[in-house]
Amino acid sequence: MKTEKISELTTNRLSVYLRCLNELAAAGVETISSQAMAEQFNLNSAQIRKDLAYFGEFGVRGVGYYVEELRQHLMKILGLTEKHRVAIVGLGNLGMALANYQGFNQHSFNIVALFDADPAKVGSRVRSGLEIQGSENLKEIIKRENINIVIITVPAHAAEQVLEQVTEAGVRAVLNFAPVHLHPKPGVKVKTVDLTTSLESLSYFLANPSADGINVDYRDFLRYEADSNGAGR
Amino acid sequence: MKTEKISELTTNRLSVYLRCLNELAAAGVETISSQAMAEQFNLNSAQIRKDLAYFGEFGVRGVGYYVEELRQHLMKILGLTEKHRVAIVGLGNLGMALANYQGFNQHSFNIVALFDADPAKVGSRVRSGLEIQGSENLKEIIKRENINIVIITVPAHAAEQVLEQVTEAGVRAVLNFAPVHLHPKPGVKVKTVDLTTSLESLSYFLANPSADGINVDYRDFLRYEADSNGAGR
DNA sequence: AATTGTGAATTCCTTCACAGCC
DNA sequence: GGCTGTGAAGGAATTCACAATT
Repeated sequence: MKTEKISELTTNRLSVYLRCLNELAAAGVETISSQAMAEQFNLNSAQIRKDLAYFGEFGVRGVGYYVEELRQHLMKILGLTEKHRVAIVGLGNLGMALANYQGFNQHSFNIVALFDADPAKVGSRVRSGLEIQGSENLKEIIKRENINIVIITVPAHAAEQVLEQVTEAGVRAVLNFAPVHLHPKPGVKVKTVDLTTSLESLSYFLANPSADGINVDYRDFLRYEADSNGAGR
Repeated sequence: MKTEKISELTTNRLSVYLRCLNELAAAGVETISSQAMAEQFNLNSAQIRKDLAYFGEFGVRGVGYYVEELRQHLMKILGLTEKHRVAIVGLGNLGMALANYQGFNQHSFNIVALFDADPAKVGSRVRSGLEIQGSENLKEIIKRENINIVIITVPAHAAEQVLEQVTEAGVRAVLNFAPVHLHPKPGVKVKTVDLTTSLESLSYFLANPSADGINVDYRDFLRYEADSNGAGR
């Protein structure tokens, strides 16, 4: 285990490897080579080996990686053996959809609180039965409920203020859907998912078909993901 | 105007610059320097100048960039002067939210068709009045309606097949929310938004606070300090 | 024989630094 | 004086290529 700085490009890929291993494990596959995994994602096999080697020597020469063993390692490395308590702030279309979404890793990420500033929404419940709370008590509820990840789905103009409040409440990880660049304090990590930018970037490639890079693959996604995080470093 | 390859990192930033310019224009600001813009996004001013310089000499030395003029250029470069006709495939929570979302650039991106394979959903309408159609006629409707961007919000196992169908229908730009690596044909651009990966990457950060920065980067602290005492800019 | 782990080479991206212009 | 545009330098991420290991 080295003490080198791990880039976000790497952590994003680790998450993708983990998903792949989950599928392999479910299919009963016992070992996998970096080459075989690389082919699935149009990645270079050396990159996979390097990503993994940051954290230990998990492979066996001549064999590859034991699927279940590597899966456990990645879960540990990514902090997925801990349950994360997640709050969503802003229950518009997107916030509602995420509140009802079954797609997250249910074991690791539990949505345990919902907030909205609109009094008309406060008190109503989403499908899971969770009740929408007013934003007045955001800070104390976040503290009391030990929430450590906040998803921001408020309008752009309100996002920075929400970030400030949840930061004061001790939250250090934020997934931001507001189309705005946030300014996190040191030690606070913001990842922004910006749908407008994604669409506009697609638009660019439609408008410039001659441009290279038109045949993209997962690498571009991973790179974008890393790049679009606010700051915190 | 150069013929160099424009990276997706650059096109993503162009979209961010455009958003910034929209705000400046709305605020009545007439010119902006690369330095002033850079401060808003924690970017290097040379990077902004370089990104813009790929497409022309838009600035004026000693002055900066004329906001409205640069805004028009960026709209043109990003292909936003054309209206894009967008379809959403998969009207689950997320697809529904996006169908009702007002946040996209309404002038450039029009959602004009919705598809779902579930017969129970076919025929119902979203808030805008648009009707959900069955997936049987996906290809012909996409052609007939001249749809050029497709948003995929189906479950992971169905996404690749949707990509194939819309590719056959002539679509060359896809925004994919399914947590899976897709394999687009050459000339087809796929951007994937992967919420699980985003969350897991945040989880890594929480599990390894020393890795990504608490007090590691002093410059970051200084930057924050400078920002938070109303002095700068 | 197969496959890892990794230094070296390469490619790509960002930042510096300054000439050139307003 | 202030700011752009850009070649050069620097830094980061990726890929190559091979010795080491099972």
